[in-house]
Amino acid sequence: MPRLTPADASLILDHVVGDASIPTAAANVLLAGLPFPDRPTPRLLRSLLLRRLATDPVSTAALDSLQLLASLPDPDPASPVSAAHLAVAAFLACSAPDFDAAARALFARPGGRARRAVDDEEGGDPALASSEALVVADQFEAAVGNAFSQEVLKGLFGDRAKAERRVRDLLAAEWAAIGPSRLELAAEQIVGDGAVETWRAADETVRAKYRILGGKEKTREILSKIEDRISTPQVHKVIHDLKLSCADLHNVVDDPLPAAKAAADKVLAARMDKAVHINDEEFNNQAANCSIAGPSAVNDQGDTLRKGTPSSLMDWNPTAQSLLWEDSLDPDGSRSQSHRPHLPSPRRIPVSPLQVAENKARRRRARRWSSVEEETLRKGVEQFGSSNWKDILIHNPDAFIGRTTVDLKDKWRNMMR
DNA sequence: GCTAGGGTTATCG
DNA sequence: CGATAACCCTAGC
Repeated sequence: MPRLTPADASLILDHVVGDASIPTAAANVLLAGLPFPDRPTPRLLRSLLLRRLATDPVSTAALDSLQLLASLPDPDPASPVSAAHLAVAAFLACSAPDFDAAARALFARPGGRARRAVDDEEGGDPALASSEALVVADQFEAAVGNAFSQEVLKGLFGDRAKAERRVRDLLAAEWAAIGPSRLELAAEQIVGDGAVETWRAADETVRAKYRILGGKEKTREILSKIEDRISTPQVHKVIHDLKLSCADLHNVVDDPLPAAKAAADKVLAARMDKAVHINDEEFNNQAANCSIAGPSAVNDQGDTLRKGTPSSLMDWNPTAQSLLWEDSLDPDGSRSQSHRPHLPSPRRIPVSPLQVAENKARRRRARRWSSVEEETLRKGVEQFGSSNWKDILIHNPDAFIGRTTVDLKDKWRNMMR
């Protein structure tokens, strides 16, 4: 099996990892097994960050995840990412052993980490910046060295459960807004509302692929919609005009078809009479010349030759002629116009050559057995024995396509020779 | 209905 | 043209 390309792996990861109902443990197995795409989709990155946040919601790493989340394209304006980011940063400052150091590192100007993210003047991220965030950053900056302010802030932001709740709210909102995967979008184009336009723009090769993806019912439904859309008033007018011009043509020209058909029937009837007559003659000649009928007819001919009778079959019966009703070709590939001699055969005696051609099924074209078929047959015989061709066949429907139990038996016989 | 075995036909060297 | 493989026919269970 060919190895999965990074592009295909990207589609799978985008679809599966971005599905909130897939447990993170399962998503991690996929991530470990598939090549990670060079350019992951925003949906994949978003879902990875959300999964990381779910396992570790209020830490420095969570702050990283939130900042990355805010930097992804197409942010949800209603997303609580800003509030969550602030809640985590504030909790980290409040829970640190050294409030002053932590508050400075996070909120002091210039360069405090959370300050840089929420303050426009520090080049803040629009998705994280807000007037509320700026007020809180200022409060933390002012609280450095101020025990009273620190106690107030700890009361407001020092609760881990509260900070985690903020992050969880964010997770729920982001998962809800994560949108369809690339595969879902593609499926929507092929079998969803946009299907008619997609199918109409596709050539037959591409449509063949769509048929497999969409299934029989859906394909029929879409194609019928395409037909409907083609039936515009202009199309109806063209059809109407064509019918009118046909009627005009019939008025001035006699339709030659009925006369041609009658002539053909007449010729056919005459040929049938002649063929039956010839068969009767053949039968009578045989009855007179051959004492034995059956598969030994060829040998009978040999006997007649030895007895000094005419050396050619046409000599043997100078009045005999054969008609070729089947699509037989001469060895040089051209359709024979001559009357070919043929041996008297008991099968031909009582019936019309036409009936023979119609009733006898055409022999199947010989198809070589593949090594896979041979191997499957070997294993089948090993498993079921060499008298259970039906079992071997029905247990290997994929290997023995177009083979019958008799074919299996014959092939085994050949293999054992 | 299934299998075994003989017969027929096509293909290949 | 003979050998062989693939396929066909049919008796017997």
